[in-house]
Amino acid sequence: MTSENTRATLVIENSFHLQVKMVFTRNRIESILRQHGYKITPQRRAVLNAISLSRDHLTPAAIYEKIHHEHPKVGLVTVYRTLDILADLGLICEVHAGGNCRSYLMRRPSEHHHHLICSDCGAVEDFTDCDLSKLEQRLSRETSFDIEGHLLEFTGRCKDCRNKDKR
Amino acid sequence: MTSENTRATLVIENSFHLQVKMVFTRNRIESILRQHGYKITPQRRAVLNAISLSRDHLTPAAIYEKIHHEHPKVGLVTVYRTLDILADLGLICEVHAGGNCRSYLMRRPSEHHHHLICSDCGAVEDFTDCDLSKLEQRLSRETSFDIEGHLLEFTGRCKDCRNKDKR
DNA sequence: CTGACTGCAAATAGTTTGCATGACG
DNA sequence: CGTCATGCAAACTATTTGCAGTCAG
Repeated sequence: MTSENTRATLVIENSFHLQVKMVFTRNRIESILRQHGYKITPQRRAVLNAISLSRDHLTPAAIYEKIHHEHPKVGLVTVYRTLDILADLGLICEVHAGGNCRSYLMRRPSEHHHHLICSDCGAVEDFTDCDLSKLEQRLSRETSFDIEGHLLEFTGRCKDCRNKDKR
Repeated sequence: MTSENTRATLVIENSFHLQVKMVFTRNRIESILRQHGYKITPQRRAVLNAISLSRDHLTPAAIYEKIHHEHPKVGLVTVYRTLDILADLGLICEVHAGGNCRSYLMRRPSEHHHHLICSDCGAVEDFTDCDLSKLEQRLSRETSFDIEGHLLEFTGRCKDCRNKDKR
């Protein structure tokens, strides 16, 4: 938790050109929170910690679970409230997993990015380069929409789950 | 309701190359339901009718509202159950509107398609040609994922809402 | 110190389920 | 006619809110 605290750069394994990096160190995040008038509490630290250490998307409930082992006093409500704040500040983002559409939450990569979601085990990988600019321009022209952003997700089955089947 | 019933092709206005068509006439849909052993009831007709006549995405509650005027006896539960069936058969699909991630439902266009969602008024336009095959191949290669499908949504502000601002 | 934060409990919203009645085919 | 569908009420799950006590700054 001490050396962890200085750097939160993660690189997803099993990917060659795909990397996820949290530009924000935890210190940076705390600084951003402070700048916006939010206080740094143990609870918020715990939530941040849980999210930044996980490479999977997490539901509020899952985050609560994780935290509860170490900090039994943190309530689910606080997790929700913290996630709200972090999302407002753009420090985390949501994953729209298919099907039941519950909103999952994930650590925030450095920049614009997308997800590859395993429909079987729910594993998530990220990628950043999507180059939709041409499509975006065309649609913008054709629909008179002022396009601000996009959501792109691929679904499929990850290596592990495919291997599982073969057995 | 009589002439309506034979053809349910809709073309979204204000779009040039973008068209949405329901290939399925209501009769066809009813036939598909029957084929799968489902019965055609007035309630299911009402739900289908509401969805096919609306060009917007609708929440289960919204559909219930619409129907309730004409058929006060249709319950919300039935709407949910009907939507489940229609989604299972692939006759309708979900829209993952940004933000609160409530699952909205929409009439099913003829084929694979995507959404352009106005972040202001919630208007939805569809488009079909996205050509992500190259990206998909690359990702597939790089991640060993067996990619099955994708979700692509653009968000922005529609013509009307942009004009609203100018005033 | 003091306003922001927290935990609890209760309220809300959205969706699902159990069951007796009703109606499609 | 038998089976599937419906409506109601109640159960559930996910999330939000009110409030009094607590704590970071």
